[in-house]
Amino acid sequence: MSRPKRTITMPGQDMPSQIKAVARRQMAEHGTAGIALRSIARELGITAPAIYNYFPRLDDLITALIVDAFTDLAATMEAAEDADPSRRPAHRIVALCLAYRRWAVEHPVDFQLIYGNPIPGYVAPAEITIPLARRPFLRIFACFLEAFQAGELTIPAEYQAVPPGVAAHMAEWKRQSGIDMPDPLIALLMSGWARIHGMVQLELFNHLQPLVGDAAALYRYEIDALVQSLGMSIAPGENHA
Amino acid sequence: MSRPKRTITMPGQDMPSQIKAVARRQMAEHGTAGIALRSIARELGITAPAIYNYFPRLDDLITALIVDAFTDLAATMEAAEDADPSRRPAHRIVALCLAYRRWAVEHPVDFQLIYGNPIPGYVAPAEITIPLARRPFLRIFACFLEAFQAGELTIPAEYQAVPPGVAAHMAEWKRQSGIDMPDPLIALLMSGWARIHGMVQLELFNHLQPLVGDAAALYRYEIDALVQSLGMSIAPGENHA
DNA sequence: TGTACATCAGTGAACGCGCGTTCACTGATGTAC
DNA sequence: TGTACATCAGTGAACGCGCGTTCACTGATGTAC
Repeated sequence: MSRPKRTITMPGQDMPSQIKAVARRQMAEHGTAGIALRSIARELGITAPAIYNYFPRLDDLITALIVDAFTDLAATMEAAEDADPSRRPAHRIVALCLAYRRWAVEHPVDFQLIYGNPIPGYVAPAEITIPLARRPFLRIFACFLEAFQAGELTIPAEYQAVPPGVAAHMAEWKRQSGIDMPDPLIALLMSGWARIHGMVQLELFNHLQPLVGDAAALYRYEIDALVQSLGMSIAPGENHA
Repeated sequence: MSRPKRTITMPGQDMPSQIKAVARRQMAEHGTAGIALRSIARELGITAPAIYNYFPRLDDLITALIVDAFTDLAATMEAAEDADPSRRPAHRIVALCLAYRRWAVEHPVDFQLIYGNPIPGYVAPAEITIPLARRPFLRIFACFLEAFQAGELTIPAEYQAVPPGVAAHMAEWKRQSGIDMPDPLIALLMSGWARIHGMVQLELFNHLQPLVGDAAALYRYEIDALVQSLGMSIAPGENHA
């Protein structure tokens, strides 16, 4: 008859984690723009003002969710690369790309949160967000560079001529980050990222399935083609464990 | 002192067009999920129930906006292809791809509406949406097929082996649509779409700019590389007007 | 062991707001005779 | 030319709802002496 007066919190988790967990669940239902403090509080069995003890503003909660998402994506990709026994750059690149898609498919709302439509009125704090957004790709950068230096990766002829404006900007970036690599290699990375990102994006919103059915298989085929187009073999390595 | 009692409609436009125009403007401000009948009515100087005379439900307004967006994208791409004087498939493909990005950059919210996060609670009527979504790509299909049949397009070796599951689905699609073309060519189209879509998506949400600066130049470079990787030349044609 | 105090997560009421949808209605316009 | 009627875009009130944020507060817990 009477509503429960005390919270129905889960014992094993601290409050901020519980709040974020419920927020993620509700985003899945109402979209990334549909996060609402009152609704989260209701589901947790507490009142809305209680949440202000942990997240001073709604925006802070969103930022925390974005931080978690980028971190989880990066950790998933890194773990996938580390789990590859061959240690060959081509295989590690494939592992990283496959992990990118798998994470997106398993966490579609987190993917929308970090790569999809912006949340109206929310402004991400750049000093937090930009380094975070970079982390998932540092390993792919490293693989490309390693493969290139080992002579395993050949830059296709059609990617040799990086536009001057783009090259100028890359020079600035190289100076600031301390990472030095040929311009076409950086451009190739951007192109590769766009390819896997586009595939994932189209799959998530069901644009591929009507025509190809098995989007996972098409993705794998695309990754293999990408690696092969760089002159790298994806055949099982001889130093396989 | 007193609020205007009569509508402040624009004489040159019919009501549904005005409602859609205001809805588009407000989506730019509040996101695709932020369309609100009351807010639209307020801006038009009418009351909310008046909108029901034109759009029986909010969902019908959203559907109308989606129809307009797909139609406009397709028309823009078709016009760009038609405007190419050389009539060579490679040039027409470049024109279509450039138009895809240009439209997205000029209509970012419409692009989000048709290719971005779904609007929570809204379900698009499939019988309207699916044929519409196909139209922008029929011309690219035709260019690819024409180039292939003329021997101008070479399918790269790494794209030859289409996965069996995907091929099976494509067979069904070919049967239904009456369009017949080699499986690798269809897969190549999907791959190409993913590439340009990924680039546009990343540019729209500012993921490329920190590193490359001029996203438009990078896009042009990517399109040129794509066409060249198919063995097609993008040099000016001899039959140029 | 007992008392006084500080801490602080959470409450409940309130503020002012916007939302989609329904309903009976008004009042201008056009049409039939 | 004049009257009766139908049409229909738009009104205004109402329904019941949810929202973020503020504020003074309560009441359990831990700590200092």
